[in-house]
Amino acid sequence: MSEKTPLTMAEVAARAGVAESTVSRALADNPLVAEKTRLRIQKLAAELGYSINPVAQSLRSQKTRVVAVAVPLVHERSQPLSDPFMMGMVAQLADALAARGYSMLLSKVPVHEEDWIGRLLLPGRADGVILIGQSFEHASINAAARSGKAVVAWGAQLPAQVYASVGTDNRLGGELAASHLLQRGRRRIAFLGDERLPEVGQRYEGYSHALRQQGLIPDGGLLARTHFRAEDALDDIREFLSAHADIDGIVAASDVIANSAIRALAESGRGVPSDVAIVGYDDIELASYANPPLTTVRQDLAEGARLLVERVLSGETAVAQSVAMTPELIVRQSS
Amino acid sequence: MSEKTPLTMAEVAARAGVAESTVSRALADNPLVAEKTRLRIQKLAAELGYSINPVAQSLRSQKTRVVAVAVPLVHERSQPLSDPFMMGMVAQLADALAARGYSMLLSKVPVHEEDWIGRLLLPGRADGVILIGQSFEHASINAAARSGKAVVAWGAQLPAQVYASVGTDNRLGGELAASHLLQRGRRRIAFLGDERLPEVGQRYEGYSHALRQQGLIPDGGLLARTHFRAEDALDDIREFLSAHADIDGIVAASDVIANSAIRALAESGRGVPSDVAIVGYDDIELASYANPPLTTVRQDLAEGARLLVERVLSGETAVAQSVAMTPELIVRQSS
DNA sequence: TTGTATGCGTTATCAA
DNA sequence: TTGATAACGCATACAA
Repeated sequence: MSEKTPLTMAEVAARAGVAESTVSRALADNPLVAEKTRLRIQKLAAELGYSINPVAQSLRSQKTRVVAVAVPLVHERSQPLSDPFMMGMVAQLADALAARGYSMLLSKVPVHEEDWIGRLLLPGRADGVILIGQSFEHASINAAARSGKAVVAWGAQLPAQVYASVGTDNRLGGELAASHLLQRGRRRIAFLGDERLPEVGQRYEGYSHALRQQGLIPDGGLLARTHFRAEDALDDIREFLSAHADIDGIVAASDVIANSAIRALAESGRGVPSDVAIVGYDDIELASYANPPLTTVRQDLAEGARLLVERVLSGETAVAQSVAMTPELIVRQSS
Repeated sequence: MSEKTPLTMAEVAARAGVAESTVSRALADNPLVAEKTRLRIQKLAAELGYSINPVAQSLRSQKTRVVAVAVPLVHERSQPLSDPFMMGMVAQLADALAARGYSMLLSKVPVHEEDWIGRLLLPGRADGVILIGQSFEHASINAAARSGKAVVAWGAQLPAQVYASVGTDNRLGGELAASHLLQRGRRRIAFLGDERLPEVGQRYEGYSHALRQQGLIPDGGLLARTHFRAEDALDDIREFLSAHADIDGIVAASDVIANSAIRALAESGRGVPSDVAIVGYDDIELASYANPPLTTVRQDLAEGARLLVERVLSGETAVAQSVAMTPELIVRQSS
């Protein structure tokens, strides 16, 4: 209850009757210090409720034990931090970092600012950076990686990539989604998403590939560049649907987009999956409790977060460490 | 592209031909330093791409410019960090803190650990703590506040409270929800949520009050203690519905719960709102794109985040600074 | 108005 | 095996 002035290592040393350096070594489990002394000091520190001041430790060791998690924001209408997928990823990263004794510095970075990655890695800010998504910033991430920064990204592996990326095989994911709809007998299948984004582009490729496998020719007119935010996507989809009343299937670049599609279809009196079958992407929580529950392509975010953290902390951030996990089709009632 | 050794203030001082202290003052806009000198140094620092090492600054000033945002976790099945409401709040807090030049240290805290609040405020960790929700920890938050910690919480104002809380008027919110359903002619209205949690308890009071105003007697049997997680809630609600087939309205303690209710009702062949009208709580993004879109009680999280940050940074964290914002009923198609 | 000197709490180097 | 000391990069009291 009372305001106690914070303990310093010096005070612990005084109480223990040893030098400060001995306390430092004892608490770091340094084998130089005698087992007996070490245990005695650790016990005392615990009793006193002492713990090392992280700021002083960081200044001295030049390590922060902090990892910056950054969500690149291209502009107002891009996928915001509050996007369910982003948030799911943030939560998983928070867990994975905590498991290794690291803290998470969460920032939205306006990528139009110069050297936005470097700023996150200022000495004393963070030991590494995890980017959620490459957005349109492949070049600047590469530049940061070349200058020796510990940067990894969730996303696609791209041509001429220098940094490590962790993600799922988006091409396969797109193919799984489209093949599933084809098997369900759908033939006029639209793709909803901005294919200029690396991951979405690869999903679109997979989608196109699946169509061609069936002897169908992908129709560019069935590609709708929707925004990522639910409301914006809804507007985009309404417009698209009014111009393409004949579609019977949808591959969406995210579950959020898929859900907006369900809603737009409902507004226009079309049933899901009776009139139009839909496959989403991500398998966020929303997917399972959408109405109808969404068939979707699952990405294992917990594993992805673990791999990202492992790489950024070990410094193994070269492109060779990239991973493309295998996505999984989860069939529910929307198809 | 090349690995440049990080600049220090000493090097900037050398290049500027002044003492380190002058650089320090210039960058801090300290009026002691001549306008001309100040501008010259600031310009030089910008050109060199220098910025202050936060760790050293923190050690020296004993301020971290970090605020810990903590999500109390009671047990496995309590509202997790990935909960949409939690994440929405986290996103708003990230913005509000960034606007004041602060970073956010995000942690899930297992509240069964002793002195969990104190640990977050260790010297060098954070200058203050914002708790998202009081959970069942009212007493320990009070204890921390009494010992002079800068602690504020999102949530309800409770009896014998010492710390400042910011939230909405939950009693009014519950009343708005129930009154709305009553106006729609519903009479058998269930309440879904764990009323032992402070905020939910107050919403339940408001709900009960509204029923009594209409001459109805709140039926304890219509209170279902559901979990917060969508899947768990779904199980709870299925069970509840099978025992209470006659309800015609639902007030849910969160939009997530409301959405699970929509799903459970759909499974049992009941329509929303035709058979059962539903009102959610929070107005998370999910609410607007649920099927049908949810009528709900909106809490202004952006404003709430701003108020929380303002209080924790100014140190005005006494209970007198508590705020209960006015919630707003958003009518959509679920009622 | 600017410069000098000291210390924030820790860890690493060196000496004992 | 332990202790004394210097340094990490910055901000401030004090001197000039």
